[in-house]
Amino acid sequence: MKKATGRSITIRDVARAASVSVGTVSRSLNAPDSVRPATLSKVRSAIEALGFRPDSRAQIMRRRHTMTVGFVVDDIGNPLHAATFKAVSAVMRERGFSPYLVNTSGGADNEAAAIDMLQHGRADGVIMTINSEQDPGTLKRLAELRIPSVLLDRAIPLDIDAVLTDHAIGMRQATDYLIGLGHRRIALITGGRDIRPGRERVRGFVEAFQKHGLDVPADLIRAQSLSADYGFREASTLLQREKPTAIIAAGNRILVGVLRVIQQNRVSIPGDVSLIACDQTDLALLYPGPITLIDRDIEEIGRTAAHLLLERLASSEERPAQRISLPTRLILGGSCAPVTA
Amino acid sequence: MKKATGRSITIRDVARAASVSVGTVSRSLNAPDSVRPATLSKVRSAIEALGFRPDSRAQIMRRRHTMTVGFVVDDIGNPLHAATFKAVSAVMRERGFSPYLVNTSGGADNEAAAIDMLQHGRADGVIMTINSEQDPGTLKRLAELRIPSVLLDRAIPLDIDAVLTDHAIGMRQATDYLIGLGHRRIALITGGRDIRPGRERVRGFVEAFQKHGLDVPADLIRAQSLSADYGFREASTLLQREKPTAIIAAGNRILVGVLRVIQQNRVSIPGDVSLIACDQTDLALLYPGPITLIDRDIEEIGRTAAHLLLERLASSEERPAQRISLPTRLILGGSCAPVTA
DNA sequence: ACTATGGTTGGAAACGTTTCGAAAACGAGG
DNA sequence: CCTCGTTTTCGAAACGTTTCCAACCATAGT
Repeated sequence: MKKATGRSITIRDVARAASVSVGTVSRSLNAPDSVRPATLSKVRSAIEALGFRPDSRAQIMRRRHTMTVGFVVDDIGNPLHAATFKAVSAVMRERGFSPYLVNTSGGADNEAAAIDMLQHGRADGVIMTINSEQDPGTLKRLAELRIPSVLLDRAIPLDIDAVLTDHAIGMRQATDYLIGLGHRRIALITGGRDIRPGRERVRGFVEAFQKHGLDVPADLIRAQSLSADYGFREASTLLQREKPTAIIAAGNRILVGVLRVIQQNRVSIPGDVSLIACDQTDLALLYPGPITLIDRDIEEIGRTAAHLLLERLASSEERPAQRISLPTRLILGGSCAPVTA
Repeated sequence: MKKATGRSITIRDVARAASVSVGTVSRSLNAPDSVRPATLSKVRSAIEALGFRPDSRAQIMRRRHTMTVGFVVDDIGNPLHAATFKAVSAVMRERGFSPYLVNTSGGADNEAAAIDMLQHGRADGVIMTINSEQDPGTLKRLAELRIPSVLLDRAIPLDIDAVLTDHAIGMRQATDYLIGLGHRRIALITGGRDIRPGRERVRGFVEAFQKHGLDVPADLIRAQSLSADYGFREASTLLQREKPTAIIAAGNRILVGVLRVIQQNRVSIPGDVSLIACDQTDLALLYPGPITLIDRDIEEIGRTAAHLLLERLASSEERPAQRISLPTRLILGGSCAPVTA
C-alpha cells in the first residue's frame, strides 16, 4: 500500500531492471510470442517486481486509437437512453471496446462541447442522440466529425449512419386502433416537429385520419417537447377544456406528466379517457394496469447501432451512410375502451 | 466538407505556415497574453486557414491530466444512479471537467475492468458505486488506485472518501411509523447484507422493533438482492404464505418487482397491505397514488461527492479520507393504513 | 568451415504536444 | 549610441509508448 510516489514507473525502468531494451519490454507486453520464453519471464518478473503498469496516455498517443466509444444523450434520466446504452455497451465490450456515456442535459452548446471533446482522440467512435437537429453550429460540427458515428432516431442531411424507428407507421397503427374503437377526438402529445420523432409521429397521426376520410383534430395535436412538464401542462388543459376521448402520450417522459394529471384529477382510465403510451417503461407496464403502447425493441436498436459503428471502425474504407429503420408494434394493454356515446 | 485526410494537421504545420516556432503556436493557444498581438493574429489565421485542432491525445500525454472524471455504476437503468450522475455532471462541468459514465452491469470482473481502464490516464478522478464490496480483488485494486476517488453509499476498510446515506436511521423511522400504526408483521425486502445499504437497512429495521420491546419478525426479512426480480419473487411468496400486514420495499428496483406482484394479484394498497418504498422514482410518486417513502436528496448526494472529488483534485496534499453521511426523511403518501384487526 | 536462414534483440526515431533555458528583440534612460 | 531590463520568441528536450531497421545469434544445409 505504497503512497502515490511522484514519478511513476516507465517501460525504461523495467528494461533496465530486466537488462533488456525498451523495445523488448514493449513486445513482451503486446506480442509475447515474439520474445523468447527466457527473456519473457525475465521481463515479466521485472514488471511484477516494480509494479509497472503501462501508461495508457502514452499508448493512446502512440497507437492512434483509444478502444473506447462514446455514447452521447441529452438526458440519461430517460430510461430508454439507459436501456440503449446498456445494449450498446454489451456489444461493444464483447468486441474489446470500452463504452462510456456523456450526458449533455440538452442544449446545443453542451452537445457541441460533447462532440468536441470526443472529437480528437477521446473516443474512436460515437453513438449519439442529438437534439439540435437543426442547429447550424451543431450540424457543421457533425459534418466535420472525423470519427465514425451513428445517429439514433435522428435524420440530418449529412452522410452519417443512423438507426431510426418507424414512428409514423407505429403512430398510424395506434391511431387507427383508436379510430376503430370509435374515437374521433383523439389528442396527441409529443415532441417538437423540428426533431424527427415528433415530426414522424404527427405525420402518422394525420395519415391515419386521412386514410379514414376523417377530419384531423388539429386542435388536439400538441407537439412541442418531450418533457414530463410539457406532458403535464398539455394534458391538464386538454382534459379541462378540449375533453378528448383518447390521449396518445407519445414519449416516455410525457407519459409521466400525463399520468400525474390523471392521478391528481382522479381521471379513470379507460373509463373517462383512453390512453396510449410509447415504449415499455416501468410506469407504462405497471401503472394501474398495463397501458396499451407503441413498443419498439430497444435492445435491437442499441445492438444495431453498435454493429453499424463496429463496421465503420473495422474497415476504414469509405462507404455511403446507412440508415436502418426498425419497426414498432402495438401492444394492447387495458387502457383503451370503445367510445360509448 | 473535406474527406478525412490521412495525416492530420499538427502544431508544426501551423508554425511553418505562420513562420513562427512551435513554442509560439503552443503559447498562442494556451497563454494568448504572453504573445504579441501581431504574432497572435498571424498564428490565429494560420490555424483558421489550416483548420488545425490540437490533438488531445498528445495534450493528455504531455500535461499529465485529462480534465475528465469517471462515474462508475453497476446499472444505469437505475434512475437513482442516473440522477446522481446528472448532479455530479452539473458540478463537474461547471468546474471545467468532463464527466463520463461507465456501466459495469455488476460483476466483480467488470468492475475491476472499469477501474483498471480509468486507472491510468483515462480520468483524473472517479466516483463510484462498487458492488463487490467484499471482493478481495476489487478491494486490492481500490487500494492501489492512484487517482482520487469517492465511493457512493459503500463503506470499505480503506482510506477512501465516501458519501453515505443514513439508511439505518431512515429504516428505523419507517418501521417505527408502521409499528405506530399497529403493524407487527412487517416484511422487509432489500439488498444483501454484504453491501452497505442492505446491511444498514436491516439494522435499522431490527432496532425499531427492539426499541419497542417487540419480537423482530426475522422470518419476514428478505435481504439478498436489489433487483426487480428479487422483489417480485420475495413479494410473491410473502403475500402468498406469510401474509404480512405491511411491506417495506427498500430499493427502487425491488419496488418494481413488488408492484408487479401487487398488480397481478390485485392486492389493494393500503387495504390489503401497507407499503413503504425508498426514493422518489416516477413509479413511487405515481403508482396508484403516491407511495409513502423513505426519501433522500439525490442531488445533494451527487453534489457532495463531486465537491469531495474536486477538493482532492485541487490540492494534491494527502489528507485522511472523509465520510459524509446524509439523512433520509419519511414522506407520507397514501400507501399505509392502521391495522384494523 | 562457411553461408543462408529465421527468429530475437537492441537502439533510435516517431507520435504531437508542452515547457524550459537561452537568445533575440524592443523600448527607455543615460 | 550604448546599456540595461523586460517582453517575446526560438529551438530543443521531454512525456512514455510503439515500431522500424539493422544487428545479432544459433542452427542447418552445403
